[in-house]
Amino acid sequence: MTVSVDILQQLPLLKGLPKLTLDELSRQGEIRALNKREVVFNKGSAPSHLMFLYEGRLQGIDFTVDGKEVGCFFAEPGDFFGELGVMDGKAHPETVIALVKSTVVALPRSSIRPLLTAMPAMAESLTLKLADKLRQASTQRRILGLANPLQKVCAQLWTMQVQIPSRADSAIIPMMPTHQELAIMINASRETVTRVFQLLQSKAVVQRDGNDLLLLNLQMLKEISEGTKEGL
Amino acid sequence: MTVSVDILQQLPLLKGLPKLTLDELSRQGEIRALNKREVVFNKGSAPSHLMFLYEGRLQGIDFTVDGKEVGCFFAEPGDFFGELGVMDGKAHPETVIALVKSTVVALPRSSIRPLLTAMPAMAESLTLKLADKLRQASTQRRILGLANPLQKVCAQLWTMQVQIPSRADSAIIPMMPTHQELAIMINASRETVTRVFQLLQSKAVVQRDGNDLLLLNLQMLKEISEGTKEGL
DNA sequence: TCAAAGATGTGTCCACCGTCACACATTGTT
DNA sequence: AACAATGTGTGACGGTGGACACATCTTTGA
Repeated sequence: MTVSVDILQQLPLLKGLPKLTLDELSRQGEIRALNKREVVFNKGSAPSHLMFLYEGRLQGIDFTVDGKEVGCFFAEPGDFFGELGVMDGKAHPETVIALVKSTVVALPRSSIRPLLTAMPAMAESLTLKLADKLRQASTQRRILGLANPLQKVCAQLWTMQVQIPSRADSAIIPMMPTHQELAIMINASRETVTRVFQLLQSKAVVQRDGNDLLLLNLQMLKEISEGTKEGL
Repeated sequence: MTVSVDILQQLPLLKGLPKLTLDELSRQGEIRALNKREVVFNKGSAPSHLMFLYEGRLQGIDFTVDGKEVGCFFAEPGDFFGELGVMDGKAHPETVIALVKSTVVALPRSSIRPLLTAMPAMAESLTLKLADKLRQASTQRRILGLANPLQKVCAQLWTMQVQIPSRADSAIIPMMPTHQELAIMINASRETVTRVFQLLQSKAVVQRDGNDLLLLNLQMLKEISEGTKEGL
């Protein structure tokens, strides 16, 4: 029922808070260990805490009324989440689960909520985070509007790439999601994604490497996602 | 090159600002009249001002790389927009155009940006607005994941309904968008939307009324959007 | 070490929706 | 009133991706 101040200080959002406030939060905070696949909170539940991922990896999932999964985002260590509910007091819009064994820190809404707008530094972090999420949503919406799955997959991979210093024309996607997960993100079927991957691999555009995916030909990836590169 | 303090005070976001600050903003602000279909700012342009809609109606539009329109939101008088770019300094993610003759107020980013996080009341409004936009994006994403266009249209109409006091089982959608616009929102073709409307009208679920759309049977609308109500 | 669970690969089938084409209706402009 | 511009209605057609079924391949956990 307590989180060490030391841990709180490692969370970017809380950087620069006065010692006294940290002490207070430390007393009210909780730390929670999660096994793989365990649910952090469910869609529709009341937002009682602002959560921080301390270690591990989380995934947010949304569902349509008839139970189909749609969309999802990932959280990395240091990220906070569940902030939507904390801000507006409405139910969480998505379910969050642990992809691997993880540790999260939870601060009660009643304690943290007033600080979020009262402390300019926190307001700054928070709005930038929300702005970033909105831009991601916009990008995702654009991908969903693409005509064929080949384009969608390439556009999605493009957004997930991480630059690699050594070579300019290649990149990497660490912790590559499964075909099924990718399919959910771009609103396609698992089989279709698999087929697209077969094609991309045969053209040496991408290549699996354990948990990662190597993007061997960024140029072509971009061209395909933009609908240039005909006849494939 | 000046906006009256009187007008600024009518904008919800600026409520409660000190007289001195309002005077300052008043001097630096600009007011701009727009004709129907005129562009307020283009996607990709640098965010120089935070904008407020004073009167009229605006629409935000996004495009895929190959020029297809996707997604769009509407702004009503009193709303501010262009806040994403103002916050993170990156280019505007979408184009905003006037649907009808409109008037907007523009405050330079350099003046308003510091206030947005420094003044708790403004930070509050801003984050709530961003949170609301994120929830809308989430809802929209869910709609896009639905199986068939009939469901999509009904779900979309459901989100646009405005309660009407008189009758409980009906509602209204004022300023109903065209089939084409609706089609863009739900990622379908114009013809498909037209056909769905024919069906809904024949079943007396909806009914046109000039610029508005009457939702005669909310119950059924909901059932269809949820995939219940088979055999249609 | 070996099963069980999970992820990926591939073929077949066909409903469905996008596209095209054009008629008709409505609105706004001179 | 005449016309253009915009929005809506409808048929025909063909490609495409989703659904299903099953065969590997890989990872996980006891």
